[in-house]
Amino acid sequence: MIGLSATIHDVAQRAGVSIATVSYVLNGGPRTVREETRRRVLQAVEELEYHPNLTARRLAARKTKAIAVILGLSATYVFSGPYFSELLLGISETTAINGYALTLETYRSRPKDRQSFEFFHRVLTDRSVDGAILGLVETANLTRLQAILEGPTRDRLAPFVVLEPVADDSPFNRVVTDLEVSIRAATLHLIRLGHRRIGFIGGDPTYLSGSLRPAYFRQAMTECGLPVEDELVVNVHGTQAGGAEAMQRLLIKRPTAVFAANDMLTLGALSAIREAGLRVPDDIALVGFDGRYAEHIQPPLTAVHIPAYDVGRRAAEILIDLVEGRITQPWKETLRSELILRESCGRLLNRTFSFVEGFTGLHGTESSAARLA
Amino acid sequence: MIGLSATIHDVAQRAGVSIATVSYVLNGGPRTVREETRRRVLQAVEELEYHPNLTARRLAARKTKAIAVILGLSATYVFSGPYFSELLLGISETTAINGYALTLETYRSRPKDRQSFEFFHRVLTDRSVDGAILGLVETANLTRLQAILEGPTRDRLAPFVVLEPVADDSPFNRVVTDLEVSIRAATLHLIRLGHRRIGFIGGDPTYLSGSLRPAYFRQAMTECGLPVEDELVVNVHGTQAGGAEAMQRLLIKRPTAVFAANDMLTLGALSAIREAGLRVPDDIALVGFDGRYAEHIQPPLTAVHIPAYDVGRRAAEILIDLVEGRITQPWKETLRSELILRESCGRLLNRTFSFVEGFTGLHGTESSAARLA
DNA sequence: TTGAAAGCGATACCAT
DNA sequence: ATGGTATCGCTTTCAA
Repeated sequence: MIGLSATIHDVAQRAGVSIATVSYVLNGGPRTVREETRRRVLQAVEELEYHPNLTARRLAARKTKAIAVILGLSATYVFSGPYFSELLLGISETTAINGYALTLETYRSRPKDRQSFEFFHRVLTDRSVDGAILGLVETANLTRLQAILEGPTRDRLAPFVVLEPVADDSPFNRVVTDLEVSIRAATLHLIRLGHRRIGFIGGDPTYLSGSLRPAYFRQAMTECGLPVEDELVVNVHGTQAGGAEAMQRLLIKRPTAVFAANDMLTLGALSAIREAGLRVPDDIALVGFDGRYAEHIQPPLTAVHIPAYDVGRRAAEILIDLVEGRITQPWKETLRSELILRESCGRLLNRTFSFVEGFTGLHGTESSAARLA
Repeated sequence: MIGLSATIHDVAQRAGVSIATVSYVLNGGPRTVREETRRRVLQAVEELEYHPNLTARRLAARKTKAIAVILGLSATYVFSGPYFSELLLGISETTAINGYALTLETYRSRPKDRQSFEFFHRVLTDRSVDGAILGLVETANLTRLQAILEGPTRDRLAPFVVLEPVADDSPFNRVVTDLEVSIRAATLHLIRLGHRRIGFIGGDPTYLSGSLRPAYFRQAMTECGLPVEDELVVNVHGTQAGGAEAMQRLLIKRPTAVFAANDMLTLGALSAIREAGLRVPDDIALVGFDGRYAEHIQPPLTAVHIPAYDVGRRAAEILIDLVEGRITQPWKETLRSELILRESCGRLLNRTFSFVEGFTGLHGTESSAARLA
């Protein structure tokens, strides 16, 4: 229980002014206050150890100066890898710089819980924040959100930025990375090293990224005139356990290389390979997604690096710009990812391979790879 | 900008009742409402797509159903390791289960920012949350907080739980782990393996844990009758960079083993050893603190494991109990840590070594170690 | 069983 | 330059 503390009335009384004056002094405007009065008010504030009630302030001001991060998967999943920590870091530094509070809403998909759509929807409508960043939104929920955005009650929803790879012509504000490019590059890298039977471990396809990443992979293979064996493309729960399970299945078919579509899947795949008594890259090549550990594990992993910090930072910046009316919806942004070559594909390279303009396919890869060799 | 949405008045009008009735229906009490009336209200809610304004509700109810996590070091540091992700996971699942919102406050120590004490103090006084969990509090700030807790304005501060190893007779609510025990065990483990010149890398001594961990180490050495060379005990910024720097310094003195006092320090120490062209454990033994990666890196690390998830969970549970008046301050809790034996000390063990009652020092270690061999 | 109205603690408009 | 007061959207007491 919090005890009684001074209110704006107490301060006003002690300083012998009205509460309006106190408010103006404390907010530095919009009205200007005589210096002498100002000092009396500030002294009263000091003596009473007055701290404005943020809730009252939010109600009166009709804005909260807070944003929410809403993650649609259970927190257990969300925090299991370094990706979301970095994302959160980018978001939290940005909100701090701009004077916004940050609330964290994670959805637990236990039986007794609300439907996940209600979960998103509540945060977007209860006015506890000025806007939100939505991550890990199932495609079905994106569809429902889109329907609202295209309907008449659109602006009863707080503005929000999604971190899912929604279409360019959708009504969402969006921040993503160019995984189409880097997944293609990684695939071409494997092909160039001589691999033809390549396995792909994708995440949960109820999410857009779960369905798009394998598609990007297939596309790259097809582009090079290589067939894709359906049994070599698997989708599992995007966790370490999922990655291990998927790899066990793949090992039966014995591809010469495997590509895992996120950081935790990669770790899981690696441990399954080890448990099967195989070695990377001698027995099987592995390309993954990169967490901060990629260079510490054995062997150092060739992996796609997602600039999670920047994704978070930009999402927050865009959201705040939206909230404060500096930009208008829908706003789309795509950041660059990169493939970092280490040792898990049988090469001893450790260089960064950036996707600059002009890199468009096998041809580009060949020259880049040549440059690295 | 959020558009106009229905308020409780709109609902009341449409249902032909007073706002009080609407409120009681929505909150399921404390007053009971006739079933027929209830249904009319719920229908109006449905038709108007009414969502209560959380800010107004908080102001009127004089409680926010929200708690804050306040971390006293810059977010960059905080999220650089897996420790705080897990901590946050434990906290967020607990708040979700109990219907509390979670806000995340991270202090950025840039020149223009508030003093860090003001930062803590503001959150504890602005009534935006019902309580807070404080981590990474500098000892100087703990002292100032303690002064308030022991003074007359104590209950103008929201209740809070600290994650620092404050004394048992201090007025704080506290959740920590028994690092005195596990640091001792790790030290004894090294001694038992024959090491005598052991280095210790501690973190920033402006934090209690930065000063206590080296002290626990020294104590364990002394207990075994071993001298501690002062140059072998160093304190650095508790990051990966700090760990590397410390290890470089230590390598000049060439201890046969090194103990690093947190997860990031451990990684940094490891990379410095590598860069010096040395190998673990052949050239130098390493004991560290354990992140989720400890088993994936090479060699798998013998390390102290802190149950970060449980620390977070218990801190949140205790805080909520405090807020809801089920327990009274000060409340202290100490969770168990454990030493996990892997390969970085020159053994091929990979067993868990729990600190159960009866384990009290070298004698216990000897029998346990014997059991493991 | 329900309504009217008094807060909650601020912001900001309308006066003077 | 300042005071008075309506208002924000709820919860809850007091009456009926």
